[in-house]
Amino acid sequence: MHVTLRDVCKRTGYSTATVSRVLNGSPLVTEATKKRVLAVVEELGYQPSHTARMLKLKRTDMLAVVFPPLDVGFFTEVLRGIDAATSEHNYHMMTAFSHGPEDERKLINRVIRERRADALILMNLTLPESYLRGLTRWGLPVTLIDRPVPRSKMASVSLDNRVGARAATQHLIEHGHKRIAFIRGPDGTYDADERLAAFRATMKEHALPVDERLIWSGRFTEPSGREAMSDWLDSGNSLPDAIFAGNDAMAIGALGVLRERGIDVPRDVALVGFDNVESARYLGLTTVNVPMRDLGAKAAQVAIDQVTRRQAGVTHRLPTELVVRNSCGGHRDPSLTSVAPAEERVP
Amino acid sequence: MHVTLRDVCKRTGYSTATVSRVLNGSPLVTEATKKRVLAVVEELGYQPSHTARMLKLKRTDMLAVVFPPLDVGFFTEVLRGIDAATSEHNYHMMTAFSHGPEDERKLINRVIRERRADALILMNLTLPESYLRGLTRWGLPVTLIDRPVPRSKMASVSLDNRVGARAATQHLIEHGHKRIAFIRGPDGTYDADERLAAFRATMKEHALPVDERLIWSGRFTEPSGREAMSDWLDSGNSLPDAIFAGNDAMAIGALGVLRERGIDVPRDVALVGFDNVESARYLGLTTVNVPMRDLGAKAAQVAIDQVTRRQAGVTHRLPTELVVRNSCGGHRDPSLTSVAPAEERVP
DNA sequence: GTGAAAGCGCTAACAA
DNA sequence: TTGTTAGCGCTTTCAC
Repeated sequence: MHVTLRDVCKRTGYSTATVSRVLNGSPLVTEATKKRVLAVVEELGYQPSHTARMLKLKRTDMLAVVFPPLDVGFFTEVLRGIDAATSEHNYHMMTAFSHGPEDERKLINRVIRERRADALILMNLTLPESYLRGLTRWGLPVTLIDRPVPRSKMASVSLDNRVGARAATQHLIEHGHKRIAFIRGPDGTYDADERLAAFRATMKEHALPVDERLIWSGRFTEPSGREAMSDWLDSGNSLPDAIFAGNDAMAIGALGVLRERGIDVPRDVALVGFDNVESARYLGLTTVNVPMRDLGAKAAQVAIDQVTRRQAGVTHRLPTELVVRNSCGGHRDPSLTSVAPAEERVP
Repeated sequence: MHVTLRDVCKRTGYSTATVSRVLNGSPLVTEATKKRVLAVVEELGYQPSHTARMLKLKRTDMLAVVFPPLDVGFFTEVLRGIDAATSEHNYHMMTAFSHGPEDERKLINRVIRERRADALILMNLTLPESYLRGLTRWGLPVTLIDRPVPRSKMASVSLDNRVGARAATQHLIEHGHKRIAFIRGPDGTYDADERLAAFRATMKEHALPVDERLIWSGRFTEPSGREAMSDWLDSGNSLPDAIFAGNDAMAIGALGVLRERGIDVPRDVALVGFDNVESARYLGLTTVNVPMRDLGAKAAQVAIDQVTRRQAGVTHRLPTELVVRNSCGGHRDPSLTSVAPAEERVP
């Protein structure tokens, strides 16, 4: 079971009042008692129950935010997916954006220790697998979006990166490209690794060599795509036949550099991305579609199942598929050059 | 004060157990008692406290979602802003997307009646002002994003639409455009009304007539922008000198139609939007910047102030400003035609 | 300075 | 079928 105020009392010999005072920084306690209590709190790993405080204090320390159904974007899509599934089951979602890895752990810890939620959904984090594995021991069901953790209680909803990356690579090869560069995502990221691995495998299948100098590193961000591209060009290297960017953001970054230097896509070099973000459509970027909303919906579904049906460790893998536009040459469908219509998203 | 289970007991004469049973749909109660209890529940407007149930049931019915700092999009930006402010004050946010107006009320009601949050932030809703005014009587502080409600306790963080729309119109006029079309947002929407009003005013200032047939209606969505544009062209009307779309989504919709028909922007017609969404950058769309993240941060700040400092009805108006790209002709800065770099967003 | 005890609003085991 | 009662884990008077 988990540690309560009473446990701290028993261990210290103090009353709930005193312990509570220490915890709330009341000036009415001796420095000595304070020390003693805090030590035990630390020792026991005690964390006040947010729920109980809420009941007592008649506060929630929570803001509810209601949004209308409009707009897009990767996270918005995932959020919508989660939202759809949660509301269907009368659950609610509490959202937090981490501002970096340190922050990430702090956020997760708070949710877990204060028992603010029944389950935790984590997305595309930079946290090491060892840390993630440690999370399960708190008894809070964890669902990972974008990364399965083998042989653990954690559920996951990830992508079939291999199929998509394979299709993209093959597409490039079929268009006659042989010398293909790959902009990879951050080291150790599941998606980044998978995509690169599939790229290598597919090249091999077609008996094409992979020039290691053509494996450029990036961070899944647009600027990192720019950097990779301009670094290559600045070093006086010759353009490859094609570039496969690990995600659309980096593809867009590279595209920016190419355009600035008067290099035409797809005439001078072919380009494919991954994700199928909204802007990819406007830019006519051939890419691999990622079912963002489904990713969210499935994750929520799985998370709720973990809570209500106590089923753990379910692993889902969602399909990805190539979306051919016109950044790889070949059939230049004129309707693709223009801004294609989007589906309506309003009630 | 607010109604509790005990109040229902007193009024009906039943015990807490019985009332609780009725509320939880237990089969162990007579149809008659059930009727009686439910009637009083209705009469008193009783709603169980989510917090109390949480404490008792050791559940929260809530999912926490942690996101890494990546990606953009209007809502994501606003969310990030809210998130930044909430986490700074040790608050948390619970997010919900409404799936239309009916849903909107249901969501809001739940948050209020179940006291799941200390404050409510509402964004750009389609709800009538009368309903919004009614919300304040529950005692839950409400902060509106995008629409001030005069003479009410509601706080608001909205945009200076007038300044932005004025600048955009002026920009168009300065480029020699006289016959300017305006694609308006949904009827009765604050932003839509303000932008149109400023457009009219600015035209008047410059002694330019506004052709009412050139005020096209839209719904702030891309497809509605497409419709407006193609309806006009299909009717055999001549192209105006310029088009001012009430937001970027509609501008992008219109742009799609124009491109498909071989009409060049800005050569054949100028175009400006409003919002400065990400894709506007890629498309070289001149638009009006909206400080999305600030909108969220300010709203959260205000909401928290309402809770902690009990200050009500604060009204903030955030500035908007013209972002000149190349969809209006004039100085065609080559760096604008290409994909401009974005700021890095990763830790 | 510290403790005993009374709740916050609800659910559920146990009695009646 | 309904009522009594004991908590859930915490904060906070009010005594000592």
